[in-house]
Amino acid sequence: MKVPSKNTSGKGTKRRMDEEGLEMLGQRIREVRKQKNMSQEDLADVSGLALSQIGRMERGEINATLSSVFSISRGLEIEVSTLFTFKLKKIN
Amino acid sequence: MKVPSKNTSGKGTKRRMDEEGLEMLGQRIREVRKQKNMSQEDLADVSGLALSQIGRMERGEINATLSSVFSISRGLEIEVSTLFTFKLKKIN
DNA sequence: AAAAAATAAACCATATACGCTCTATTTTTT
DNA sequence: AAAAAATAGAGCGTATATGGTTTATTTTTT
Repeated sequence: MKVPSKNTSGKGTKRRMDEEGLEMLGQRIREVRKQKNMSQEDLADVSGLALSQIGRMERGEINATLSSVFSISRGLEIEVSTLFTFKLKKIN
Repeated sequence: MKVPSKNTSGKGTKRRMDEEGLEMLGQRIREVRKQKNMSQEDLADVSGLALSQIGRMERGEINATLSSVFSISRGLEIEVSTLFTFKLKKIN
């Protein structure tokens, strides 16, 4: 088991973003979307997500939730794993 | 393009959780973790996530962010796609 | 069966995801 | 080169993810 060790600097802090992964996923989404000749708006429609959200995800600027990824997977009619066909480096 | 069509019922509403996907991912994480003979606390340590978070994810009760998944992937030393080796049904 | 370890269950506070809307840029089509 | 379509960018409000902590319950070990 573990020794808790108190946390001085406030509660519920620190939430890091995995920039590498977010960026790679964004590229991957864009890639598949274009292969299917869809616009961001098309993807927004079929996935049920907001257009703004699609853009932010493709640009890798937000730490999206799993449900958003599942929605895109369903919208693009591909398996989820297909969106994660990239390797994360050791960094982080 | 699209015709906007106003939104009466307040702003920034509706955020659906994909229970099916979240649950399957949770099972998958638990499965791999056990294969490696790790406790939730071990995983929390190597991934840098809070123990409470590991539990919530395995139980599929929260809509976690991508970064959390990447952290787990790194912690378990497996590729991200390995965590998504399941198929989503048509529902949703 | 007792003790120890692991997992679950509640909280709270803070940061941020997401939907919406409008405007600016960039890219594509005619 | 205009016009049209697509993408980017910014801002706001509400919902919720996450870390931290404490307590309860379940599972495993001795």
